[in-house]
Amino acid sequence: MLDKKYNATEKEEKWRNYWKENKIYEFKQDQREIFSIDTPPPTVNGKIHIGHIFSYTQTEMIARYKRIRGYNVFYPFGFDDNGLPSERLVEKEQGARAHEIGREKFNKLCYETTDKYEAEFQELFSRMGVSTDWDIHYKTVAPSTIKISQRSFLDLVEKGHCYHKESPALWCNECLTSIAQAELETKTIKTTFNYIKFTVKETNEEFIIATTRPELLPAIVCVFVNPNDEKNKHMIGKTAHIPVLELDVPIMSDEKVAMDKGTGIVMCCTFGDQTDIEWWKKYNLPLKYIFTDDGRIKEDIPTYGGLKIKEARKQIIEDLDKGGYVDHIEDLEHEVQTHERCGKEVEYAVMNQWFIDIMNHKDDFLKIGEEIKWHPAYMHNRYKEWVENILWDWCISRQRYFGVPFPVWYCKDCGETILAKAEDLPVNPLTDKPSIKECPKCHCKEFIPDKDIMDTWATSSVTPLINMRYGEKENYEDILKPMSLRTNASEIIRTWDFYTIVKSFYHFGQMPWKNVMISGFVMASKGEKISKSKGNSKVEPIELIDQYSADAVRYWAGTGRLGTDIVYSDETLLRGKKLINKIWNVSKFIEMHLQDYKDSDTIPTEYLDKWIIDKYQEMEEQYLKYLDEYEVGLALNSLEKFFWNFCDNYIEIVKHRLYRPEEFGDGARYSGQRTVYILLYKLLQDFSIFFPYITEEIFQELYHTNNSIHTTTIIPLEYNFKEELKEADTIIDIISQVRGEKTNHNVSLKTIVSTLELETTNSLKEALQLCEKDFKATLTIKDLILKDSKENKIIKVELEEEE
RNA sequence: GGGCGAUUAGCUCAGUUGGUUAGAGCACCUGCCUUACAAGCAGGGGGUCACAGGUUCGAGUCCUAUAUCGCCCACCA
Repeated sequence: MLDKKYNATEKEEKWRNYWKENKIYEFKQDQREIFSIDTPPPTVNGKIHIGHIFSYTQTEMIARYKRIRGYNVFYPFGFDDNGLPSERLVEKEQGARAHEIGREKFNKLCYETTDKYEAEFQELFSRMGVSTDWDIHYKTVAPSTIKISQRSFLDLVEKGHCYHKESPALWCNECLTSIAQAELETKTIKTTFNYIKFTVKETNEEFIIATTRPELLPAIVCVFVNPNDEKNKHMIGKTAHIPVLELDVPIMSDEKVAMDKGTGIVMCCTFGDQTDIEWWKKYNLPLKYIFTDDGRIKEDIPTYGGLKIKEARKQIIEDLDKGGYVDHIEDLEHEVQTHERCGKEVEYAVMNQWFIDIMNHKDDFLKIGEEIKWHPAYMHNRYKEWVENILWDWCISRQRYFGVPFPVWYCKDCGETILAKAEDLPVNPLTDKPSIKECPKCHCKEFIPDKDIMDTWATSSVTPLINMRYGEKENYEDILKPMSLRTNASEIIRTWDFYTIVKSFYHFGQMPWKNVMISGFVMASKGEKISKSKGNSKVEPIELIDQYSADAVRYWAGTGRLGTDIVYSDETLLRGKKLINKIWNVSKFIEMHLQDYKDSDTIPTEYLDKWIIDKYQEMEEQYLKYLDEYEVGLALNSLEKFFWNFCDNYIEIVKHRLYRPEEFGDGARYSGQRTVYILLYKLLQDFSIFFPYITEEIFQELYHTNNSIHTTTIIPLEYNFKEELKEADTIIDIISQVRGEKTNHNVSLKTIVSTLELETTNSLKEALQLCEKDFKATLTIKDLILKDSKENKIIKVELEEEE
């Protein structure tokens, strides 16, 4: 028998262990069709917050849904412990920078720290009831993963989609690494717009250039004006003289110069921004690179060498001002590109790096974007817009320590690139040697290892390859090309989704997955996103589970529409808790009345039994439709609505029959038993994707089975009662109105109705005769008088006086 | 500045091809200890559907403009 009260903490632990011991979620290949899910490996950088719980749980519900619809679900979990986030975590915990700790010791600390957090993550996700097969989980820095990342890299190099080149790259002088366009974050800062006086050397004419970055004056390589600029075009072809630094540079023209910005005259430096790089390439301008890697002016620059960038800015302004070269200074608020990991403004550096070709295949990436089904559909626009506007190839070199190394050496003499052999992977060029003894070009016997590691996304973008064990002897390549579903939030469409598509296209010429499901964000309150920097995530997932139960937290995570932000709310959790409690109580009630129930395939005979079954079938159709569209929240909404109707209306009706067979007859009672037996079974299955714990407890107890509910399959009901039920809703409405009458008279609902007089149509009269006993018992009616009419109407409700 | 989305009751949210009187939970008010459940049951009050126009017999729903919020991008002259 079910306990009087449901103890969530105890039962959830019990079933978690049961699922684990009985390998309920184990992936084994069999006859069933496979549904595979590529779920985001969470970044191991400290804490799982409520936002993770929200999106992972929604994905998890889809896994459960597909499983209970009869699919063989392939749902592995991963941890992204690779790269900068892990390094930052270790640096924070150690209170020291990576280079101070030393490469070897630092890497060891990274492994230890990420292991520690991953164990915590796994515990938390397990408690949430995540039905992944933990035996196939992966880490992005495990040797097996490194092997696959390196194999992917070598394949791309071989196919000519990945190249090594000296090129300007975005550089973070805080993290001391190059970064990708996708890692940028814009920030609004206050700065000054400095109007500086230059002169035309040939004519001594004065002109003004406005700049926010005067420290770049030593890096100036030319000055541009628009060829259509009537005011300034006479200067084209002459020479500009830069004050204080006493440099001369040519004045050139380019259409891209905006005549209405600043003074319409632009200085081109190597490099201040992207346009500088474009012009540098387009006009073959000289390179004057003036910054050091750690954000200072190079020593060989006179006067300003050694200063930090911002110090130099101040100093140059002072010096210009002294010479009378500053026309005026305006305050300005503008947006700058910063590195999303540390928030510092980025610079450009010129160095040898590995790039993956993006620009030559944009059309292919767009085409794949069209082929994939996005849920919700409008999320496709995000992808499309990003791909259309991307300007650079993808730089995957990072000058960091913890991550996937490039399986590459360079010949010491001629610089020839030596790639590792596929069979030698995984390779660490710092400790391993190339398989060849000498350079095939110059016969030099010394090699320099590539010290860089790969961009985090270079590794994350191979999650489908990790899942299919790409290139391994035993693999799932045939069943996971493509995978069924990728899930993530909208902010990483441009990184994770895009780069995964890039890789899949280059390796296999096809989409990595058929569907993408995009979840919304969790807001702290309306219009305020939860973010680590704000520290406004008021609630800890583990505390919520303790307080409300995992099933209730899942209820919260399962509400709302796909792709739509939701606000964290205690009320929603409480609502979930009440719903769960109601499921428990009604199950207890049903259990009580099924003690003597013998199963059969009889069709329920009673009118109102047919009514509730029909209502269920209507709901089930919706429920399945929503879940087929990945709309978890809408499915839950329909289910919940039906369930309360089932409890508050149907159970109130059927209870009399169940309690008093002597009055209603065994046949009528059996029809009721059969109805609740069928519907509770169905409801438990439907609820099981949201509430895996309590449904398991009730299912195994009530249906006397040792099988998990999570291994059953939903088979839609195929009764067809609709034609018989035309007046059923009217009857339920009358019941509701008569109850209302009782309440309005401030009496208990069990108060006897001495007379109920109704005007009825023939059709309602017939229907009422079919369920007369139920109807009278539900409302405790002594005398029911029906009068023929063309309309249905309540004429009189007479209540018996209470003692 | 551009793209996408949101704006519905005091709060959190539904409202899927335009169609009676706009729904739910929480909160509030009134009853009811009813042989599953008081964490419940039956009722009630509360909404110019952000704002302004338009299309239509009919608009929360479609179109245009505005405002606010969120995500993404552009903007260092």
